[in-house]
Amino acid sequence: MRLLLIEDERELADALSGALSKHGIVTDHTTHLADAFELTRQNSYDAILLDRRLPDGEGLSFIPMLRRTGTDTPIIVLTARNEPLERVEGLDVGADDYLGKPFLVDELMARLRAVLRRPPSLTELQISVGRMAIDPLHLSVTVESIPLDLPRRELLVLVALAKRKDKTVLRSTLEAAVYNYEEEIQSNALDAHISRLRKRLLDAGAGIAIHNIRGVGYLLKEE
Amino acid sequence: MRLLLIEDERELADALSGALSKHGIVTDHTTHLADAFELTRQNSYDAILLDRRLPDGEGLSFIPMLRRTGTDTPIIVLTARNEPLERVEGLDVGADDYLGKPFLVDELMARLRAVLRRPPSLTELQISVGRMAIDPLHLSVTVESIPLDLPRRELLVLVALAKRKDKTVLRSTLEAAVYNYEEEIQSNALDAHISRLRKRLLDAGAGIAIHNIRGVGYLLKEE
DNA sequence: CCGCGAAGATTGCGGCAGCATTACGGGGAC
DNA sequence: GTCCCCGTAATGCTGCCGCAATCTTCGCGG
Repeated sequence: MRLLLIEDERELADALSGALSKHGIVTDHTTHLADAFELTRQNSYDAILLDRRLPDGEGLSFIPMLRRTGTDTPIIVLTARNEPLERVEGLDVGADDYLGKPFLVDELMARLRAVLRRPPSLTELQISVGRMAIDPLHLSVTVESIPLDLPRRELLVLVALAKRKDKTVLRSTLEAAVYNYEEEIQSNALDAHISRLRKRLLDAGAGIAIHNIRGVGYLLKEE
Repeated sequence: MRLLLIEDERELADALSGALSKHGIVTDHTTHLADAFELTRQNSYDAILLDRRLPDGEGLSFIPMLRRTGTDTPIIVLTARNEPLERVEGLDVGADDYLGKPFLVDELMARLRAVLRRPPSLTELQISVGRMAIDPLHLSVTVESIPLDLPRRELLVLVALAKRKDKTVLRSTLEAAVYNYEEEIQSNALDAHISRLRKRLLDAGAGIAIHNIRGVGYLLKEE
C-alpha cells in the first residue's frame, strides 16, 4: 500500500512515515501542493493524507483540483483546524475523512481501513441534470438556482436516481434507499412516490424524465 | 477467504464450518434461502455452498435468482440427490460444481480450489462491445452514452452473452440466466427473445452481432 | 448440385403482470 | 384546527412475453 502525505511539519511527517512503515505502508512525502499535484499524476496512490495549512496555500483547495482530474483516491485531512464547522467544510469539498491533530496512529489506521473498505465513491458533490442541480450530501435540489423543496421520500428517490443518472436503478435499490429494514412496505408506495415526483418535476420545469424499465427498475435522464 | 453455506442440517453445517476453518476459511451459515439472498447482498463471498432440500424451497432455485442480480460467485451444490440427471439439472441452472453427499472434506477442498482457479472474475464492472457499454451489476446498457432500455428478459440474455463475448454461450446457460427453476419453458421463447433483441440492437446502432452456433448456442461479437 | 430434414428466425396474437394515476384517510407538525 | 405527507387500494392501460404458425437457413448425403 502506498500513501501520499502532504504535510509541511517535517517532524510530524517523519514520525508518521515511520509509524506507517511498520504497518507495511509506503509513504511519499511532500510539503507543497504544487509538488503533490505532480506526484499524483505520476503515481497511483491508495490514499492521500492532507494537511490544511501549507506553505503554498490552503490544503483543502487541493481536493477539488484533484477530483476534477477524475481521481477518486480517498483523501483524509489531517489538521489542527478541528472545529465542527471546519470538519464539515473539509468533508463537503470531497475529503473522505477528517482527523484533528493531535491523533493516535491507531485511529488513523482504523480510519484508513474504513476508507479503503468503501467502494470508490460514486458520490459526486453536485449532480446536474436537465435544468436541475442536486446536492446528494445536503439533500437539496434547485431548478435554475431556485430551491425546490420536495417531501422527504420523493427527495430520496430523486437523489438515488440522480446518483446514477442515465443508468437503470433497480427497484430493490430504490426501496433500500427510501425505506429502512423496519419499515415494511406492502403496496405500491414506491410507484406512488415516483408518480408524485414526476408531477412535481414537471410543474417545476426541471427538464428531466424518469423512465420505467419494466420488471427491472427506473432510469433518470434529461428529456 | 469467505464462504456462504446454505444448509439446514445443523450437524453437518457445524462440522463443515469447523473443518473449513482449519483451512483458514471463514464460513457464514444460514438455513433458509431468503436469508441467504440477503447475505449475498450485504457481503461478497468467494464461493457459495448450497444444499438442495431446504425448509423454504428447492435450493437450485436460488441460483438463477442470484445470477439475475449479476453475481457470478461460484456455487457448489452439496446434496444427497446425486443421480446423474439431477447433477445435470444442477449444473444447467448455473451451478459451478455438484457434489453428492456424503463426501470427503478433502474432495470439497479440491473442488473449491478448482472452481476458484477459474478466470478470477467474469464480473467486469463495465463491458464494452461495439458501440455499446454494459454494466452487468446494475443491468444497464448504453449505446454511445445514450441509455438503452430493454425488456427484462432481453436484457438478461444480452448480459449473459456480453459477459462471455467472443465465446459461445450454451443454450442451456442462457436459459439458466433468464428463467428460474420453477419457470418451465416449452416453446422457442428464448429464440424469440434473441430475435427481438437483435432487432432492437440494430435499431439502436449498437454495432454488435449475435451469431448462432447451430445445435450449441449463441455468440456475441462486434460486427 | 440438389433435396431433405432439422434447427433457427421471424412475427402476429392474446393473456396478464406490472406500472401509472388518483382518491381517500390516518397521522404528525405547527 | 389546518395542512400536507404518505401508505393504501382501486382503476385503467401498456407492452412484455409465451405460444405457435410460417418461413428461412444450414449441413449432410447422394
